[in-house]
This record gives sequence, structure tokens and C-alpha cells, in this order.
Amino acid sequence: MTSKTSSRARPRRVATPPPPADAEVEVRILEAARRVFTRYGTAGARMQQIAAEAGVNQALIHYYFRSKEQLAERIFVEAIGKLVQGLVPAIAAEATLEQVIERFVYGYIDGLRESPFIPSYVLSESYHYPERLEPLIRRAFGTVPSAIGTGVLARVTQLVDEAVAAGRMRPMTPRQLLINVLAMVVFPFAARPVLMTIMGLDEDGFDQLLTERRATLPGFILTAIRP
Amino acid sequence: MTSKTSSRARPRRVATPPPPADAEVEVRILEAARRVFTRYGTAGARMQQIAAEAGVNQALIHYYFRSKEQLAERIFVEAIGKLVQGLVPAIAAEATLEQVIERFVYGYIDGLRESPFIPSYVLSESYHYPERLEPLIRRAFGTVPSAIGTGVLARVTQLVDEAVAAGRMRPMTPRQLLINVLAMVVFPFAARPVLMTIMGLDEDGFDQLLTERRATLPGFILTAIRP
DNA sequence: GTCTATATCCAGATAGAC
DNA sequence: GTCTATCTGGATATAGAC
Repeated sequence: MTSKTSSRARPRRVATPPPPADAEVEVRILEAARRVFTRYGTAGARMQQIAAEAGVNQALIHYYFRSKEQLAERIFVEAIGKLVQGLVPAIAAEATLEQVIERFVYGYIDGLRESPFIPSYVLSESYHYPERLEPLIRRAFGTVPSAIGTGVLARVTQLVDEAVAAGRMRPMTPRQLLINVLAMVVFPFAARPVLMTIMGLDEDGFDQLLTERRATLPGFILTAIRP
Repeated sequence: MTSKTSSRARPRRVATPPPPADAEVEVRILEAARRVFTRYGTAGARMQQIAAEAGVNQALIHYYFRSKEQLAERIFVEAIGKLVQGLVPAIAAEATLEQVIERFVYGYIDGLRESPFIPSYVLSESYHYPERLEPLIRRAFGTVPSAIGTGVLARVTQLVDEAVAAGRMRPMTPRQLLINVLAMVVFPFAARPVLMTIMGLDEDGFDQLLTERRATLPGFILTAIRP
């Protein structure tokens, strides 16, 4: 359906090494698309702006990526990947619940500070196109999306059971714990503009708030799960 | 600037009692607009769909609300109002920190369950049009936005000081506590589609999760602040 | 106030020269 | 591969009859 000698000018995307330096333009477009889509969302993004920021013209974007929709999907899948990648390794590590929580909080906050717009973008897109969510996640990870959740939850359950059995933790449903931790780490990023506005913070002020947060959040959570 | 005998056909909006039954169409449009804007966001919303859902034609929307932008602002301000209204009364009440937290969690979760899309909508719009946020909040409350935050924070500080002095709580910056509570209450709504997808939940399953959450969250928070 | 018809604009996408 | 020029559709907004 795609690899025939199509009469349309479309670059083949096959399992061969990428062209030497050819990729440069494509990369510039992708970077620009990342900026524009994450900032304005799929519906608000303009191909013209992507073209301008990439230093090319609109036609070239269509040459490389066919349509706005395909480009948008690509960026979204990428972003979802980033979000989940930060979650899984910390949780998979061989450690106690307390260590996992602490490492996750530190690691995820640090990771998000480097891409602070990802949470807002992903949540917003997921909300506006929920029906796309499942197939896109499936494409990103080659598995049913709920399998990710199930996998993570299974591991959290294991850690919780262990901690409860050892008397270090009071009983608690793993999924609520997971949501609590996720919420406290991700929410400040997702609500950033609102928090900045009602708290009267500028960029630096917000950054300080995050630093303070990183230092105090693990303690808060670990206290909350004590027996 | 608005009340002169303008030659343009635009309904006057003055401080007089609303017309008897005339308002019906306007209300239908507003309700439709609320549904469409909150669901698709300003950029994704279509005037045609609002017209269809209101059972009128596009021209009539422009007759009442002049432009898409003005209508969008109206809906957004309304939504912000709902979000903040749910926050302030619980916090203003004469009670201890523990009581305030418990009441707030119950009240806010219950409130959001009735308008479950408000958080996603407000966060998404705030992210995509951050520069509009301050004037809009100012218009909605007739005060500088940060005054809201400052007011809330002042009250939380008071409650925290009191609880710490009484030895019921370990020291903690009020703003981090506020963010923690807000995060845990709001995040599940804001991340609803993502959570449903990766946890493999349908509407009912998610509803159950919220019920479970309502029951367990106050305990989690109150444990976290213990000395 | 409410409608139909239409103007206007703008964005995504394509054609085709180089 | 990359460009300019252009097509086409769709969306907001207006004109004007009723």
C-alpha cells in the first residue's frame, strides 16, 4: 500500500540506513514541529509557522511528512514516549518502595524541567482526541496501552505488598498511590501558567518553587504511607 | 463605548432585569458553546457545531455574541469562575486545617464529578493562551489574579501555623501543601483519558476509581502532614 | 430576532518549474 | 530536494430579506 512505485512524490521510509547528511532538513522540520505543536496544540498549530521556524517552505513539509495530521501524530507519539520512558525505568529498578518513590520523584521532576511543556501538551491532546490515544500508544510501544498500566501497577503492587508485610507501610490500593505520586509530580507542570498567574510568580519564581518542591516532595509522600 | 445608539445591531447588555422569555435562545447558544468549547478547545471548536447543537444558525450566534473570540472568552471566564468558586469557600470556613482539607477534598471532588471536563479545558486553554489568563481572571473577579492566590495562601499559612503550633503538624511551606492537595484532587480529572487508557478503565471503572479516591484521599493527606 | 445567501479570508495541500 | 504559484475547502463573519 505504500512501497509500490507510487506516482506521487513521497520519500520512501524503509528499513535502510538514513541518508548521510540528507536528514538535516527533515530534522529541522521535526524540531520546529515539536516546538509549534507542543506550544499551540494540533488544532492551533500552523504549518506556515513550522515552515518559517524550520527555514523552509510549506511545500517541503508536505514532501517529507505528507500531511499536517501525520506530522502531528509523529510529534505526539514522541511526546507520549518521553513521558512513559521517564516512568518505567525508575519503577522497574530493583529496590524498595521507598527508594523507588524517591528516585522517581527526583528523576521525573528533573526530566520534566528539561521538557516542561510535555505534560500540558500530552494532557491537552489526549483530552481533545481521546479516541486517537489508544492506537497511538499502541504504535509507540507495540503493545496494548493498558498493558503498560497493568505492568506498572503489578510492579507497584509488589512493592506495596512487600512494604506492608514488613510493617513499613499501611495498607493502600496501589493504583491510588500511583495516581497520588504522579499527580504531585506532574500537576505543577500541567498547571504551570495558572499557578504562576495566581501566585504571582515569574519564570525564576516558578523555578524556585520547583526546586523547593523537589526537595520536600519525597518526604511528604513517604510520611503519607507510614503505618 | 458600548451603550451609545450604535448603528450595529447588537443587544444591549445593561444592568436591567433580563427579558422575560427572550433569553431562551441566548441561553441555548451558551449551553451549546459551553459543550463545544470545553470539549474541543477554542482552536478546535466550530461555530457551525455550536449553531447546530443550539438549534439555530451561525448568523444568530454572531448576532448575540459578535465573534467566536468573544464567545470563547465568555465561556472560559465562566469555567475559571467555577474552578475558583469551589476552592475559596472551603478554605474561608472557620475550622482547623484538618477539617478544611477534608471538606475541600470531598467538596471539590464532588463538584468536579458534576463538571468533569472543566479542569482539562481550563488547563488546556491556560496553556495555549497564557497571556490572556491574567486579564480574564481579573475580569472574572475584579481583582489582580495574584490577589486570589495571595488570599488563599494567607489563609493556608494561618491554618498551618496554628496546626504546627499545636503540635499536630510538622512544619511545611503552605504553598507546597496547597499544590499537593490541589494536585491530588484535580489531576485525575485532568488526566482522565490517559488514566482510563493505560489502566484499561471504562466510564464506570473510572467512576469507581473516583469513589475509592474520595474515600481514601483525606486520610492520605492527613497522614502526610503529621509531625 | 431569525433566517438564507454570500463575502472574505486563511489554512492545508498540490502542481510543476528548477 | 526545494522552490513559487495556485487550487480547494472550510471557517468566520456580514448583508439583507422576512
